[in-house]
Amino acid sequence: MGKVFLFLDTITNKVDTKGRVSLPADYREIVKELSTDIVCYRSLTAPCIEGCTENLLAKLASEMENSLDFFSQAQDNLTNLIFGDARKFGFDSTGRIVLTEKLLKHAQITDSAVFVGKGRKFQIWNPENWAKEEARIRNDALKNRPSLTFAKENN
Amino acid sequence: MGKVFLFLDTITNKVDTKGRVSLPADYREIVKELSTDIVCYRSLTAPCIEGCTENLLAKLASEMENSLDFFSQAQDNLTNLIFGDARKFGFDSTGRIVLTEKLLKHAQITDSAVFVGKGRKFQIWNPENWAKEEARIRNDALKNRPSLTFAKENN
DNA sequence: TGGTATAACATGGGAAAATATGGTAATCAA
DNA sequence: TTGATTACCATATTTTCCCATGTTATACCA
Repeated sequence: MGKVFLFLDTITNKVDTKGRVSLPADYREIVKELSTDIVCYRSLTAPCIEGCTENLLAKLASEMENSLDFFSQAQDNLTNLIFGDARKFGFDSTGRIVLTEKLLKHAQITDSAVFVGKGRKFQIWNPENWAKEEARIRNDALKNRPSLTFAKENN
Repeated sequence: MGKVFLFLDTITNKVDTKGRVSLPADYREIVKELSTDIVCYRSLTAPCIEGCTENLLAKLASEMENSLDFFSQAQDNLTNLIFGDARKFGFDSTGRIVLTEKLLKHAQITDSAVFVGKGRKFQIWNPENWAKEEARIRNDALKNRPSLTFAKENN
């Protein structure tokens, strides 16, 4: 198997008045190795920002082209939702990206942001919101261990 | 994987009295990198302008040649409509295209236009119309999360 | 093991470049 | 010539880039 790239760990960084925040060094390493870019968009299901590589999004675009026809309504809605919200975020020589007002507002982020690894994707949270979310997830996991295990191995 | 080209994000630009509007810089970058042109036509299904690269239309034309039975007669008619309606739009040194009266009228655009990325394609909307459309799509997505989730995780 | 040197990283601020947009001049067709 | 279209210039704003500094993590040596 080739080299493995996963967004891991949970890292808190400061957000300055320009919306700038350091992308964790490990994440930058993935971007460089894969010669891709980071893409971020508003999570559909949670008050957080979601990110992945542009490669992953391109893969999604290709699959949608192959599985749905050129004029389908379903494809129309999906592409608007996903690609219309997503945006590339290149980082400068010091490793920072500039988050947009739209994203910051959706995640209720002001002066501090938490990066949470999710494997192929990652999320960016307001610290307080993440603390609550993590507690909730851990609690659920204890109650539903079988289904959680199944879901985690299934990819 | 080679370099990736996707129309992303949602960007609002002004339209002046001549119909001039700046093509978002990221979109121009795609055109330059692929040495192609932007093609626009009236959307068949929504009150908006639809755009893509000339390359993509060429691909569509090729697919029709190579797999005649792949496309139904109905879709064949639709592609005729698109090719008949589509026109190339080159941008000037400052990055602006000039939208035609026909397109502007179809999309009810007057002094402001919203570019919405759709991956291989993009759309141009009247701002108010787009706000409504986006709300509708997001609402639908939340109701139909299973199919959306499947598409997003399926790679 | 403890301490120090070194490197990597995060962060604040300002300079430089890119972008959007209004206006004017040149070009072309009728 | 006249109206329309296209190309070009000017400027304000936004975004990006780069330098400087403080902080944290890592490596090295006594």
